[in-house]
Amino acid sequence: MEDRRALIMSGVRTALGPSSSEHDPGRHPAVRCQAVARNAKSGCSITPLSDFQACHRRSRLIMRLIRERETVSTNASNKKRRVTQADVARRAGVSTAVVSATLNPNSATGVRVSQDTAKRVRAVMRELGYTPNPIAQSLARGKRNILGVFTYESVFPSERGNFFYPMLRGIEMQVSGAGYDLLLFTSAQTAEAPRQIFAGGSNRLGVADGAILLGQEPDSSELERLADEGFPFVTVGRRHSGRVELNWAAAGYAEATSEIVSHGHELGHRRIAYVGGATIREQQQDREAGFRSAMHRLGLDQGPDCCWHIDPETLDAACLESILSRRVTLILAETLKHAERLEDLLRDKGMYVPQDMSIAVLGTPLEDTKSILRWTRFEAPREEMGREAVRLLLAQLDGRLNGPAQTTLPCKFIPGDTLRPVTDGH
Amino acid sequence: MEDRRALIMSGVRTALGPSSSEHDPGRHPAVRCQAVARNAKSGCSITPLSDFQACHRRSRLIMRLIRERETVSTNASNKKRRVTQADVARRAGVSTAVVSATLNPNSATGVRVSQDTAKRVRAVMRELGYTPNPIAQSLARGKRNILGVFTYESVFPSERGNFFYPMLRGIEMQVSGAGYDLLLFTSAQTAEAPRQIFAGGSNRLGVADGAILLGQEPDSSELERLADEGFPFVTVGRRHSGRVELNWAAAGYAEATSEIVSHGHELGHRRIAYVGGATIREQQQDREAGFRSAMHRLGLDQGPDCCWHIDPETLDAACLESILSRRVTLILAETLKHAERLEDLLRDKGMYVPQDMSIAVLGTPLEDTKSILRWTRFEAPREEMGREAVRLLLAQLDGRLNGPAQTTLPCKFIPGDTLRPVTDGH
DNA sequence: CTGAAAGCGCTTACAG
DNA sequence: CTGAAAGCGCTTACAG
Repeated sequence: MEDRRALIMSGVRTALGPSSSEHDPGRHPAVRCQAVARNAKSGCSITPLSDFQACHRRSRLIMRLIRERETVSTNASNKKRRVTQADVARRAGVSTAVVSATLNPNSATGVRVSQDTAKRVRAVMRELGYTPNPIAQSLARGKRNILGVFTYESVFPSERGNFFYPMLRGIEMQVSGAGYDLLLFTSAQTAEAPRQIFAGGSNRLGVADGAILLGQEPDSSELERLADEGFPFVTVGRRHSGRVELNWAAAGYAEATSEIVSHGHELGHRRIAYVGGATIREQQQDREAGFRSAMHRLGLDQGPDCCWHIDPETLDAACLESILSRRVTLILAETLKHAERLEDLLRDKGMYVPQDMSIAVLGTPLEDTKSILRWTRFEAPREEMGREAVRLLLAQLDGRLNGPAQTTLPCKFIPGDTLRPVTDGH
Repeated sequence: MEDRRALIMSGVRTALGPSSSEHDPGRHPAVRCQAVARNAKSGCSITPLSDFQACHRRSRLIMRLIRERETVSTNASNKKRRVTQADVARRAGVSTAVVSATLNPNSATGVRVSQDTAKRVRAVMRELGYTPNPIAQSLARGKRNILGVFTYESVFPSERGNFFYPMLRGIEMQVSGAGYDLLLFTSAQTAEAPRQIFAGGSNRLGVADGAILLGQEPDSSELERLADEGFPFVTVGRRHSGRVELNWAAAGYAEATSEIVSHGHELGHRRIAYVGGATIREQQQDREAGFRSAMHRLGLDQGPDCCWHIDPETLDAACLESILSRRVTLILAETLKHAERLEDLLRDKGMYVPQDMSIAVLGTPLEDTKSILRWTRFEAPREEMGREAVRLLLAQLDGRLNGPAQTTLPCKFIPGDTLRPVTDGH
């Protein structure tokens, strides 16, 4: 015992012992034919095989005969060939239809199997170690019971903290029990480049009944092509295409931003600025639209140039000056990075958050769990978005849904400490 | 624009617009037959169809004829039926073999397709929107290009901090580029009970070419049954079966524990205790074996009862007394919880870590990232274990590996602050 | 209740 | 270089 352990301990890489398992990679007729030929030569010929290599026509019959012999004579010692339904049927003295019906008693087929027969069939299945081939089932049924999850970036990107994690968790929660497995398309990876759905012409997504797409696509035309194919899919996050209607489960960034503006208004803020990144996708559009519509509703319109589009790294003192020159008292920062950058710049001028300036963040990062805590902000319902995406996809697959399905889920407001009331005049 | 946005904002659940996509769930002959019948009645009959419903024999031929008509006449307007290789072949005026060869130019088949033909075929594929059915490819090839990932618990368990995350990350890293997708078996979930591989007789793992198993199985007989079937799989973490040889990529808990004992010895510790949980699996066995073998090697043997097996919740003052009565100066705690519990009990006696007692933890939890920092400990190479498991599995699938493959990977020692030198006599 | 057979949509030797 | 056909391992109407 001690020795055995020591052996395992010492070797960093050990491959020991004789082969005990053998995988059957599904050989093809000709391959099998050769195996049979060898077999036949080694003594168990059941028909003249002198010119076996040439008798292409006859080989199939011979194969069948030999296969039947094999099934009877060598029980489980010859593990080369996969045990099929036909083997079970033969041995149980029934047709494959009965075996299939035993396996799927609830199927709508007319076949009813008697208790006794079913028992016998099940016994043979155990005896032969039969397991149905799910791939063949999928092909025959036209249904795979697989839901795809596609991400353009890595599914498990960083060391800790994964943007997709909450969504994946929601997806798993909702899909679990619905009888679907989850396929992550890792094969679509092309070296360093972002993944593509239609890499090399063939769409791997097709292994799944439908798919959920996470993360931002570099090229929105892929979504349109996917929709054109009639492949059912749902994106997590709103996506827009001028050409096709897309399905999504999104966060209500517009409403949430609107709400923060209202909140600021109640606290006395009248001059409010929006500072977002240079990249503008659906998400950013929604935030800004929510901002503008709330400003309009509250009669706080300040013309078109109350919104700044600039990445945090580029945000400089000049930029801050232009904001301050408008006598702004509340800044809505798209990201924590924007907020922190603004705070740094303000500090350089001797101004502090929230005493001299209120700032709210329009989201909650997943990575920086500590720094975000003090900020007034909202949080997207990431887990619920994953769940809802699954719901929409399953509804589509069930035929419960005809048109495009688009769900907007409310974000959660988190008061934080960086949005303070202002007295008139400030 | 503003209005449109407002519409999206207001509705929490909106399903709008007409149906634009249609999924073909692979209908069966009879179903299709009915659709065809309807079609035929609506004007495009090409053969007397008065008693169509009854002509079971004839229907198949008719179907074929109508189908061919469809393919020619209605281009893409009738999206009901999936575009197949046969459709492409027909329209391009070639055989399906040529289409297949165009798709797989590198296959070892004798078929060579001329440049021109290939071009024409590809054009037709685009025109018809053809995408190969990966399920059918899998069945025909006998290879799925899917690696399964099975966990007995949820793959994405807790809100934040996921025990499996680093392993999944390693798995994705290694599998990416190898041309495999990753299938998470979420369907195996049975309500609240732990998942089972052989739930309901059929083994869903079979959709994959092979699988990686994560987490502790409640029932080790499932592993043996899986091995009996000849299904290729690798566990992350050492697993032992008396009956079959298993494949695993494990952490070197024995070596790491051994190393900590040696380290303690160098710092002057002579009386060392091991405190582990009541549950003893391979992991715990390895730690304890490493402890015992190091103690033996260093001539520190203290008889059989220098190891305590007790869960942290049950660990009480009496237990601590029995440890202290042996004049122990260093305790190896299996988990952080053990260590913290011991520290609490020591504090009750006015003793402090590490001044009055050194403690090392035999692992690093993933959840409690802050509290663990000060402890002397080691860390399992979780990510590398995932990668190695994939390597072993792929090697098996390639046939590069015959026997069972067992890899032990070294843990990383982290000095921390809770293991201090002792002067003689202490 | 059961058998024979077609079909799911591909791939692949084999014969031209 | 290409076509006709078998096979992968199932499911499912249909005829007994």
